Amino acid sequence: MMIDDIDMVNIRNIDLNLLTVLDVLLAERNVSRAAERLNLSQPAVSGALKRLRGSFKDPLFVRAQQGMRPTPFALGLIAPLKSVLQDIDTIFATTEFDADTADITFAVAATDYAQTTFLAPLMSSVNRFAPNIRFSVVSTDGRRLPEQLDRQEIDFAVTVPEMAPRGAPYAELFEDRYVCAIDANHPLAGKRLKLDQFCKLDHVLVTPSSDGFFGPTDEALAKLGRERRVAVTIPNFLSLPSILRNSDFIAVAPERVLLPFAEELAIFPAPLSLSPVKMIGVWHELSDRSPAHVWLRGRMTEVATAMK
DNA sequence: ACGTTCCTTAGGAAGTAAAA
DNA sequence: TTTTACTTCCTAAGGAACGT
Repeated sequence: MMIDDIDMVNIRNIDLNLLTVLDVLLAERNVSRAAERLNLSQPAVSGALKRLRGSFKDPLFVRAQQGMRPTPFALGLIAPLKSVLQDIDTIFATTEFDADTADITFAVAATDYAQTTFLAPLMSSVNRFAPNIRFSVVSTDGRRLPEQLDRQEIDFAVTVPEMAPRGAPYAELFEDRYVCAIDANHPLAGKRLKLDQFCKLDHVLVTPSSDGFFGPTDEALAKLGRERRVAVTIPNFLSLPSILRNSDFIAVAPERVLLPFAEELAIFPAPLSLSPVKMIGVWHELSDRSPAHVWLRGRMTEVATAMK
């Protein structure tokens, strides 16, 4: 066996394809059949075997009556070879994303507003493409958000730009405008509400953080030198329709969260100009290139586009 | 003796990496 | 950027082992 005329190959430069060839050769014990399985010509596999012989400094196979007989050294390589090829498969499996089989959980921080308006259609879309993906949704606290992202406790958050940690990658998702809602049977329902009347009513304010009775509406009013009385603050939108129903309360809230209740509530524009709510998706820089995240962000963009 | 099977070698094409 | 060297593939042909 001519193995001494082959340049010694630096083991670090070994072509990993050679290991695949060796693996198939050990299984087939026949160069022609191995070539067929590898989609190579028979001489190509013969050449690969020659290079393997040079790398291992062992004949690896000797010709036998039927095909090739592995040397004891080659037989000893079977187990470690299987193991290392398995590891290589794993490495590549985790760097690719296959929606059909992906079995992962995304942890998402979102307010109930973001949950009903955006996460609901997103989950339905994701579930169609990737039935094994799960979502773990947690409520957001703006103050904890940077820390949660940093510790990878959450994969992304759906929130307003003000809450996003500085420098974190994000994508604009959708906008919503503020409208007023009042009980459909209220005397002022359906009327064009004047600012004076608006300020005299008792207001319900939805604010995730219990930091007082001051929200964006109060800010806008203050700029006009006006103010209103916030009678109730609640931490989420779930109970808002119930509170407004059969009461004299009024609320200013994003339109998308109110529209499902258009029968019981009168929904109309606010008598003052309010900047719209901008919702964004935020994630950590470390996740930026993760194939699963990239895939999910693709679905997020689709859902957001459909909402426009 | 001859055909079949199957591995090796020879020589050229194509692609890539290093050197000029 | 061009030239050179190297690698690995291919097809074609050679050769050993074996059965008829």
